[in-house]
Amino acid sequence: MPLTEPGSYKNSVNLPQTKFDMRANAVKREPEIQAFWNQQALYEKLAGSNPGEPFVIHDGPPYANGSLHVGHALNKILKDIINKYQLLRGRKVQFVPGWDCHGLPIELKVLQSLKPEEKQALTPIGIRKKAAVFAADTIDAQRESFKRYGVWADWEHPYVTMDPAYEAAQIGVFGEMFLKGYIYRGLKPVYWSPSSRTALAEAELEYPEGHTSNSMYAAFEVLNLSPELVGPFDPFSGELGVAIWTTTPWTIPGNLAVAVNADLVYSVVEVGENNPTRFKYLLVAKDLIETLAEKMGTTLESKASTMGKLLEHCTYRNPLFDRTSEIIIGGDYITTEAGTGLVHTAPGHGQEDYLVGQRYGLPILSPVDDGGIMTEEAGPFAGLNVLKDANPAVIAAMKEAGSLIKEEAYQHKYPYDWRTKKPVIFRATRQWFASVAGFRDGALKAISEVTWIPAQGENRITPMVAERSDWCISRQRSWGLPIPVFYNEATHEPLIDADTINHVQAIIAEQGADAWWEMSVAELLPEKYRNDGNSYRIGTDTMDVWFDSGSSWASVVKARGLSYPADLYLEGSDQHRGWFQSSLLTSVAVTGQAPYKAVLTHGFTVDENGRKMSKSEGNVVDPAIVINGGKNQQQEPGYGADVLRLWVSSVDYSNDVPLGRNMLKQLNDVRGKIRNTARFLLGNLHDYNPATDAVAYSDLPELDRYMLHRITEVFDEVTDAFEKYQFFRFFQTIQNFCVVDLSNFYLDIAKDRLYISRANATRRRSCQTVLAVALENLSRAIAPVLSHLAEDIWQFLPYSTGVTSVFESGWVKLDEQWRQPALSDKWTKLRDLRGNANQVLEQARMAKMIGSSLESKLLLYVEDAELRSTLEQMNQATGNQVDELRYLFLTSQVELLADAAPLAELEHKSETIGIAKADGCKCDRCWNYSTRVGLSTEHPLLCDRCEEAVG
RNA sequence: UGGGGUAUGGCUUAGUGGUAAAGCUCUCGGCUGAUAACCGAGCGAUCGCGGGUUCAAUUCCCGCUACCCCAACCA
Repeated sequence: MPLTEPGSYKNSVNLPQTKFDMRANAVKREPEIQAFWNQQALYEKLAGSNPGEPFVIHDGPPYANGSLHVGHALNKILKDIINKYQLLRGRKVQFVPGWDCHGLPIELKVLQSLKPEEKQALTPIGIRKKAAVFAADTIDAQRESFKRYGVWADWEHPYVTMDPAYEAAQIGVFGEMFLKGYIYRGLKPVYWSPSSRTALAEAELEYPEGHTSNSMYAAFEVLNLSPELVGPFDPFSGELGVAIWTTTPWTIPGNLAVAVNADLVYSVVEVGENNPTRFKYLLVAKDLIETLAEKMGTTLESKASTMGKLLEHCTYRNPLFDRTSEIIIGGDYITTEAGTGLVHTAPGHGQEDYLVGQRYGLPILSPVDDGGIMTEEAGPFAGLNVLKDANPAVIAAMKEAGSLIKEEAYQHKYPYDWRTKKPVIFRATRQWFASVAGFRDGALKAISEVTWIPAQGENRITPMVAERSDWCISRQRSWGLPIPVFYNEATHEPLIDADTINHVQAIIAEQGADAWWEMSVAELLPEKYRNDGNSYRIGTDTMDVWFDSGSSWASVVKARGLSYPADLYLEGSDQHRGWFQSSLLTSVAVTGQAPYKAVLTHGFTVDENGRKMSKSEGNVVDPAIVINGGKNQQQEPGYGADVLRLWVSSVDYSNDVPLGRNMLKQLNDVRGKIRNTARFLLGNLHDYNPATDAVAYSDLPELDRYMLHRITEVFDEVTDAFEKYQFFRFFQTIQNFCVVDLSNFYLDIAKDRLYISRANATRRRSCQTVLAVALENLSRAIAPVLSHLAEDIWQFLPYSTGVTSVFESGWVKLDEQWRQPALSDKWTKLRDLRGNANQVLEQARMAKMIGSSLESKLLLYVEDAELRSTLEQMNQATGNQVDELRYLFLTSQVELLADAAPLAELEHKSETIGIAKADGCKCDRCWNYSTRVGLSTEHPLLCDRCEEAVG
């Protein structure tokens, strides 16, 4: 019974079969895949049993405060991509995630949550208990977020800086530094935050726009001139004042000198009308006379001049305190860019002032208390707040003394406490310091031995370390690791040595740092000091949190037996001044080497317009919403972690990394394209078993061998991209491979082979052989980035691979014999020709002459003899049913022309290609046109090819 | 204020001293045996702005602008 009903042969075609879903359905599917990984304990298994060397990225600890933002996601996903790549390459990856727990922000949050009366009753230990709970809760929440990103790590055993073992190791780092003489106690001006009542590190400051200071020009009466100037300046005696300028009038009580630049020229000027001061003459830098006259609204007539160095040892009187001080020589920091060229110097309130004061043996006067209130030493100003009423009071007093020249609002950058957002002051207090000077050379040498990626990182951190001053490591807060020091009650001398440190370290190792506040002094002291006739109290300072995280190379990398130095530190570029530096300094101080072999940095996330993300701009992207979707699922669909991860791979993170809705949508499309390509491959392998059906390389058609060559090119490129941490190259290459090489070219051609041939035909099996290679390697290659998709694909492979997870399958597998550059040359030409043919086919299609390209016959004239010969070989009646022009062009017939003349008669054509209607009728099964359709009595609707395949 | 970095079509990335490349997006068309998929074609960039060097500059030099990061003792 002949089949004459069109469509009857649909069931005889080998269509793709797979249960692998076209849609990612990531919100639901990803957690299932993660559960599978957990259940298989894959990370633990591979980290333990992989054959290669250990590989350690040492995690920079995020602060256990608040929820994760997209910057956290960028950082941790980058680490995970590298770790997974190394796992696939067979390395024993050991990734211990960390959290930074101590510090003011958490302490403030705890305090803010309390009622006033509760605050009153709170002891240090009370704050600590609450802060620890807060940090632990935050860690739990952040850990769940990181896990949802698909990040692999030893999540059950993270490092947390409040862990007793961590704290004890940190005490060990401190102790070794102390015993090497790198830790000292000093009275120095430090950044002091009255609002937090603590000293701050440079890394804890910010310089917001728009700070306005109440600046003041003032004059101090000159008393005695230096010997060199007695003669020349005598005429001005008794009527001369030195003009100074300050943006912080409240520091006048601390004034102990006026500094000049030895190499500048200074002039005595006579003040004209409207003189606001009681001085007829003022001393000012020559270059600033005009500026000052303008500000004063008067004339200043130069009467005499001198070099700055001759001014040294002139004396003047502080008008507010009746104190006599000297003019001294400062340094190059004194310029004529602003002010008067004579610098008010208060060694207790400024870094330069302190240094120059040391040279002249000046005392350190800092009549300000912890809260920023003037002390008794400030005489009439006692009780005033330096950031509020002290400035106007000083200015008023100066005015009354006839010393005020001018008061002026001055806008400049001024340091603020980055947590309380309040201004800080410079104030001398007793603090503990790490002497960077003691190991600076070693640090610089260590820096030069580290691999910095990108290389500019070295240029960045080198001057920071070369120029930084000693590191103030003490803080006057409760939530931190104590500085393990005792003070003699009678003499106030500190007590600290190897014995006290070891004793305290042992206690903390067992009971945690709370013991410092909970145990008696006697218990905390080692035996030999308990009854030595003195009585001691504990120090209440805690350590700078940068010392906490900076010690992690010891408390984590070394303590857990990971490879030290670590293979890689990977953080945002801001950490050049933060963690990279604090880790380096402590490590060099103790061990003499850097804690890392390489440092990789990434930029900051910005929005799609390149602007910084900020809540007030409303351009913040929340990673949780990217994954699970927002309230409005239309506008903010849940893309899953893979799209977030794909984003990380797609951008050049050495720069700013943009992210926004539009990008996410496009990235989702890319993920979809990769997924669907994989789905097609899976579907067409449903009846394929590589063990029995694979075709030997030597038996493969040339097209397939070309494709295998192309696969070596693609995956070489991808491998190189991972090796060089240039993941955007992976992204571009994989996308291009899926779209251009597979979908548009090889797979489009493959359909005829896969669907139409007999199931076991060589032209079908050879194609499947290539598909399986492509699919398995695609899964491996995307696994570090699109981890969930890769695993999803692997689980749907229709044949046994011998491993349960893609992550156990190793990195991409390429056979050396596949590399055939000559094939690439030839097939690149053929693909170009195919592109030309498509353009002409499109002409015919637009004109409605054809719909499907199979409705046409392609006429082709090629001038190039070599190529023409190639094409002739590919257009024989006895071809291998693969390397044939009709299949390359997806037309039913191809006719090679001896010359271009016949093309002239055709309606749709180019110089060398023309389109005609295909000969014969459409075969109901393969949809190709053929003159053989209708010749079979049994299958009148089929062409000869299909008749054979069906029969 | 100083230092560093970046600036190529709507998006992400290539690239070169000689009239700019890929993928995605978008538009139009086809297919209906990858179908909320697939195929084809097309639109689309004065390579941030202004100078200079050169026969020729997106690519080299200078200046400017914008954005990002860092630094800073402006007493």
